[in-house]
Amino acid sequence: MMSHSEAVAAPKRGRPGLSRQDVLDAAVAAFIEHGYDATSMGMLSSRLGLSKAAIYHHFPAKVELLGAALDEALGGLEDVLRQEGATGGSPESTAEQRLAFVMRGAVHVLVERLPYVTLLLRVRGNSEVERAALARRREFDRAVTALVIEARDEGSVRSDIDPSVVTRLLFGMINSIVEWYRPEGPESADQLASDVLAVALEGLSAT
Amino acid sequence: MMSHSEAVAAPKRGRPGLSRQDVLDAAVAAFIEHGYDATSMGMLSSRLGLSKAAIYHHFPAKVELLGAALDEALGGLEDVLRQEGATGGSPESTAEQRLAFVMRGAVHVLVERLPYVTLLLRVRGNSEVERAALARRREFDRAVTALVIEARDEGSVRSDIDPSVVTRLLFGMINSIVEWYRPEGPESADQLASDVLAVALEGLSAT
DNA sequence: GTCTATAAAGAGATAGAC
DNA sequence: GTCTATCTCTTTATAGAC
Repeated sequence: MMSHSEAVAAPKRGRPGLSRQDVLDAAVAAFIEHGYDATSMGMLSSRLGLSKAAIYHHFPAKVELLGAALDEALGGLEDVLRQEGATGGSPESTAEQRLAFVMRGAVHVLVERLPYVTLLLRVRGNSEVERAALARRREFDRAVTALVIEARDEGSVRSDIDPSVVTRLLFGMINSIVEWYRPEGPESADQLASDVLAVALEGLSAT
Repeated sequence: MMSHSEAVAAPKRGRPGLSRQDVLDAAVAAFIEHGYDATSMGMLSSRLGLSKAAIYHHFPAKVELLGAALDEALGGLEDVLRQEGATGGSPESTAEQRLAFVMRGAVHVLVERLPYVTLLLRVRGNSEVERAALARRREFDRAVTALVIEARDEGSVRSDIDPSVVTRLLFGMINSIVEWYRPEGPESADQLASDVLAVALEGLSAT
């Protein structure tokens, strides 16, 4: 979980100093509220109770805050694809099972890293950092589409609709969770993941 | 469709002047690319080949450009709810039919007013104009949720998942279309609407 | 690790000529 | 209907003291 080898981690004792993580979390919250570009270093410094200059001690530039946040989100999603349930570790697994595993995993990442993924989903490619993030996201989508094609060839996913349209609608539904899900609400991540899988696979018509 | 009573409409003949609509369309395209806040009047003037000052002849403030665009999107969606297919004009109609009508109508509005709706879906409430738009959007959502509840009570929509979660997932799927649909592509709006209805109602599992 | 002060550029908007 | 010029405020980032 620690992205640096050197110990920049905990707030030094006896000092009012904020940790790198404190700064990042406040920045991500502000980026979500106002958008990355519309968030000024001045707004961040007010929220943190620090001067603007102090923020530059933790991150060398505004864009590095965005980069760190996007990396958190993308790392989580890419990890899902690397897990056994997604790669077909047990040779008996069907593509449908692997697809369901990835969907469920994506919902969990989305909920557990909600602010980071929220930010990721708003990126439009207006800087190098954003374009790099979009490229990684496209790679994730490509892998899921491949899984949908496998499941269709296997006969478990409907074949009357283009697999990439299916993938996009599927993840459109999953990704939209960031717009309304709040962890403190009544629904757990597991319950939410089950609801999403049920609606996506069986539809919302009564059986 | 015309929001002013006086004729500010067509580009005056014999003048290089751009119409209000030309300016709005360029602005909306820029807002989508870079985000509203990150789009400067200078960027707009470059794209239009006009000076910054000239833009203020067409719109008195930057925020009015946003307001006009959001109104286009919201008006389209609200119109769907007012049509007979949505209100249950023929007394024989079921809630399921009315819900399907609204879904299909929403997809059409989304495709036909793609840039405006795209902008609407990115609004976060950071100004009075944005908060007013969000309020109208919430009212639309409320009406659809009511329709989902009716359909559930009627027995046509599954009752094991909370109606507002169903509505959110449903419109999460529909709204995500703005992220990838391009009118010049192979799929017509009608075909797209049918695909969305099929996936949403029947799910993506093979029957 | 945080501060004040400041530099240099760009923002939204207006005045007034043509 | 569009221009140039300008006002005032805010932006990201840096320098250097403590």
